[in-house]
Parts: sequence; C-alpha cells; structure tokens
Amino acid sequence: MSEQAGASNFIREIVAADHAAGKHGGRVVTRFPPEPNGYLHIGHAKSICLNFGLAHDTPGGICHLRFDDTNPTTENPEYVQAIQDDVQWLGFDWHEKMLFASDYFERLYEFSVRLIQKGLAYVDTLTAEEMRTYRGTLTEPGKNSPSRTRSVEENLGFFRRMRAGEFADGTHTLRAKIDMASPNINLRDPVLYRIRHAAHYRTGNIWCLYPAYDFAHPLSDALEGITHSICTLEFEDHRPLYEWVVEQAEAPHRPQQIEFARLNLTYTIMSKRKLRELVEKKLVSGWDDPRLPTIKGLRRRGYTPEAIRAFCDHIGVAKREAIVEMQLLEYFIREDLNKRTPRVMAVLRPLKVILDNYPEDQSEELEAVNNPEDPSAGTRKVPFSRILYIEQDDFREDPPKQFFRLAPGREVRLRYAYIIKCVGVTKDLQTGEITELHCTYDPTTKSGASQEQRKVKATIHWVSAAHAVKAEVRLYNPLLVTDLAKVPLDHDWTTYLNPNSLERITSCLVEPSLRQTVPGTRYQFERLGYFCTDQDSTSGTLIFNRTVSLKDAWAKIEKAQPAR
RNA sequence: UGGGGGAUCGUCUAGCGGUAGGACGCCGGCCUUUGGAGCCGGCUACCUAGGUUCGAUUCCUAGUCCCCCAGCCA
Repeated sequence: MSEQAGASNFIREIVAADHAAGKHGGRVVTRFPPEPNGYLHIGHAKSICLNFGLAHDTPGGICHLRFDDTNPTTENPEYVQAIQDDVQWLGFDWHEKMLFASDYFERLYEFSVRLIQKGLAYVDTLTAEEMRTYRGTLTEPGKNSPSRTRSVEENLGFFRRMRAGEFADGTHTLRAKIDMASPNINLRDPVLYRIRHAAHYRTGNIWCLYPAYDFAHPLSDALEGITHSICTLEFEDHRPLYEWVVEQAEAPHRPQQIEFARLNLTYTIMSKRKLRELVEKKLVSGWDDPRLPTIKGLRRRGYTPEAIRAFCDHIGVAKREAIVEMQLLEYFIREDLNKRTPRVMAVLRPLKVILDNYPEDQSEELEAVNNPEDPSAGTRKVPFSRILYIEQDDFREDPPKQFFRLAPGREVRLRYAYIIKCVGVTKDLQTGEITELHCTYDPTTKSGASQEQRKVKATIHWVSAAHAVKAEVRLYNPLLVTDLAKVPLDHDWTTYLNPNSLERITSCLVEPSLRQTVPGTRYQFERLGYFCTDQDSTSGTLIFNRTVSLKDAWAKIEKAQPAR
C-alpha cells in the first residue's frame, strides 16, 4: 500500500493522543471482531480500514482479527474462511493474530465464577418471557428476580451443573447482579451465560454453556490487551456494562471502547440479516452476486481493493449517522480503473454497418492505443474489414438536437480507423426495424495517417464482423429502487428491490484480443464503462461484468431534452 | 415518555473563540480520434431562540428534529 495514512478523524486523534501520552504503555492494539455468521460487506470494510489502518499507522501498532464466535447456532467455518479471504484481499495483515473468542471459553468461565464468588452474578431460573416482564420498560424500572437472592454457594452449584449439562436450554441463565432499576436497560442484570445444547463449529460439544456478547467481548478485548475497542454507535449504551465487566471481573487490562457511525450507502442493503435473506431466498445468485455490496460481490463485479480503501479513507469516521451516495463509491472505482485498465472495443447491442466502397476481400490491422493514461501499456492491432458492427445507440435515423453520432448523411470517425458517412438505411419490411446501415469510408482519413483538418463531431467504437468474438455482458443496476431508510417498517422491504438490477445481454461482440481473457481481468470497453471477465467465463462463452459505466454526458443531455 | 447519542452545502466531511475549507454531485467553459480522462470557473451549508464575549459553527441555557436501547443475537 503506497497511499498515505487515512484522513484524520476523532478516533485517530484519541489514539494518537493516547499513544503520545504513553497510555497503555505506549501500545496501540485494535481488533476487527466479526461474528462468523455471514459474509463481509463494504460497511465492514470501513471498520477494517479503520482498525487495521490505525494499527498500521502507529509505530508498533497491531490489529487482531478476532472471531466473536460465541453463538454456536449461527456460525460456521465457511464464514470464517470467507472473512479471512476478504480481509486479506482488502490488503490487510493480522500478523499471526487470528484469534477466536471460543478459545477463551475456559477463561471466561473462570471470570464468571469469580463474579459469582464476589456476589456479582447469579443463576436465574426465570423463563425468557418472565425475564422480559421483570425487566420493566423504557420508562418503568424492572423488578428483582426471585433468584437474585440465592447464596454464593447455591449459585456456584447451579452454575457448575449448568456447565455439566444437567439443565435444558432456556431453563437457567447466569446474570450479572447490577441494578434492575437502572435507566440504562443494559444494566438491568444482563444475561452473561445461556444454555445451548448445540455443537459449536470449533469447540464441538465440550460446552453447552455459551457466554453472551456483553460478557465475552470486553473480556476477550482485555485478554488480548486491546487498547482501543472500536465499535458502532448502537453499542454506546453498552459501554457502562463493558466497563463494569472489565472492572468487576478483575480483567488484566482495561481497553477503551469508542463508537463510530456505521456506513450506509444509497440504493443498497447493508444489513447482514437482509443480505442473508436475499441469498437464502435466491433473490440473488449468492453472497458474491455482483449486485451486492459484499466484499465478494464487489470483487466479482470488478472493484479493486485500492478503490475500496480509498473510498473508506475519504468517507471519514464520525458519530453522526450518514448515508453516503453510491456515486462516491463509483467515483473511486472509476478513478482507479481509469489509470490501470487497458481499453478495448466491445459492442453491446450490435448494428450492422456495410462499407460499400471497401473491397470485399480486404482487411487490415489498425493500431490501437491500450491506455491513453499509461503510455507504457503500448498498442495492439485491431482488425478492420468491410462489414462492421457499431452500437445501436450510436445511430439515429432522426437525430435529436445535440446528437453528434451517426445519422443518415452524417459522418463520424470510427475509433482508430476511418471517417465514414451514412448513405443508406435498410429496414425490416415487417417490423420497420433498422437491420443494417450502408456507409462509405474515406480512405484518406485513416487514423494517424495525416493530421487532416477534417473534423467530425463524434468518434464511435466498432468491431469487425468477420473477426469479432461473441460474448455475454452483465449490466448491474442499483439493487433497490429507493433508500430503505425511507421505507415504512411494516412494508416487506423486498418489494423495493429493483426488478432490473441485472440485465444480461447475450449477443455482444468484442474485439478478438479478448478471446483469451481470463476471469478477473479488468478492461475499459471504450465509451461504455469498466468491465471484468466473470469467473463463469470460458474460452467458449465469454462473460463480462460491468463494474461501472463511464460518465455519460450524452445520457445526461438526452435525459434533459423534452420528449419528442 | 426513562436512558444514551447526533444535528455544518444536495451527499459525505473539516473546523477545537477570530475570513465556514475539501471531496462527490450539479452548472458553465476549455481541450479531446472515448460526449471518457484532464484542465479552468461557478453553485449551495453552520437546526431554532436566548445568553456570555470585542467577536460564537465552536462556550452556556432552553427548545426542535433524527437515531439507538425493553434478545437467553452480535
């Protein structure tokens, strides 16, 4: 990574100040703590960039990758692997510190025993429903559970038997003894342990007792010597509990919890629950569907880790909830791809063009620039012949104002080739549909041949019919037709999915240099956008994903024009 | 309604008592064999009302609006 350290923000300031003051012995240890119950998305990327970036930019800093795997019913190794892949792909290194909360189960148990011995935790026999009633409401205080007065010995006995598997799920919990009347509901004797007779993907059936987040998280942080425990805003209310646990359990270290606002993006979904719903209901092809904002989806779509990191650096870190416009993400991927991708010509919706005055048996190889942004990318040869295909959008029989492209009697330049003039239009007699164009070319206008003063208003891309390769192209549009924040809660959110989020065009033609393309390769299709070869692409069936379109000035003009 | 947070251009974000800055976006121009890229110029903001102060986006007070919390999820 050669880019500069991330832009400053309030968390960086806190960390820098702590580091300068020698707090925590001058160490900075952060952590990215996903639960392995789903795939990472760009919201996680923000957290990853923050946590790993902070560690990276602080001398001696380190960031742990810790799996918060305290709930055996939702987690599995597939997710663990996917998360590692994604963090690595994004360009970050946990330096051997890949850790698991499940590795702390025994020590966590010891901490809870200590709490019981101090009279600060008790085994409760209330059912879940009773517990809810006893908890009170936002405005009314809760009531003490009858179990709250059990003796230390009794609690210890119960807790041991819970661990031994003597009780069924839901019959007992271990609760912190704090304050049932606290205005902060998280402090009304939160559950520390629950019974789950379920196999954990790492600890198997060793445990039937699992620590809750509010207990496992602060202590895991403390055990790892985390100095700055960065999480999202919804945990602000939990901070007093976090501190209570660390303090009362007499943890070896006191991490500091700091909260920031999670990322939201317009026209997409950033909730793990909803993403899973899309995958499970098969509304998308999988976690790596290029329409999703998952890391895997963005990657398959053609996003680069550099662009995602640049985006994360630029959106900033603050406490106010924000919805970032998708255009900002698109800006960063365009900027990155503009500099690095080779240009090629591809016609998505072909319209046949016959050059009446070009000899039938002739063809030639024209030189094309691979990347005008990068001279070192060199040039390539593109075949040219009498019959070509151009984009349907590049011809209008009755051109509107400001339409500079081809029309009857008009001239345009074929990129890297000649200036042509449209002299005839052939239509299907039945449908009236334009089937082919007759044009003449001007042999004196060959690209680069002379700096003749003849100007044309447009240059369009093309492929040679005899040489072009067939391809499928997948265009992606926003997943949603609106922002979910605006959708009433009682509405089924899936009704706001964009029915046209995926457009498959199967009759595209691409220049022959793409015949040997390999999955994951990125290109700019001139005048259209950035594309990458899909993982499903084979030498027999080329498939390209559109990462993002190019900025389209004409589309904007056309949209602004009055309907004709 | 109890508690915890947050309000600055259309959207993100900076500001730390002294000219409200940047980015995206939008508008206009230049340039161009990509209506791409690049370049130049422009656009619009401190939630409200009081107070402190020579001076307030910043400090204080009172409101308003938005978000989060009543899982044995994280």
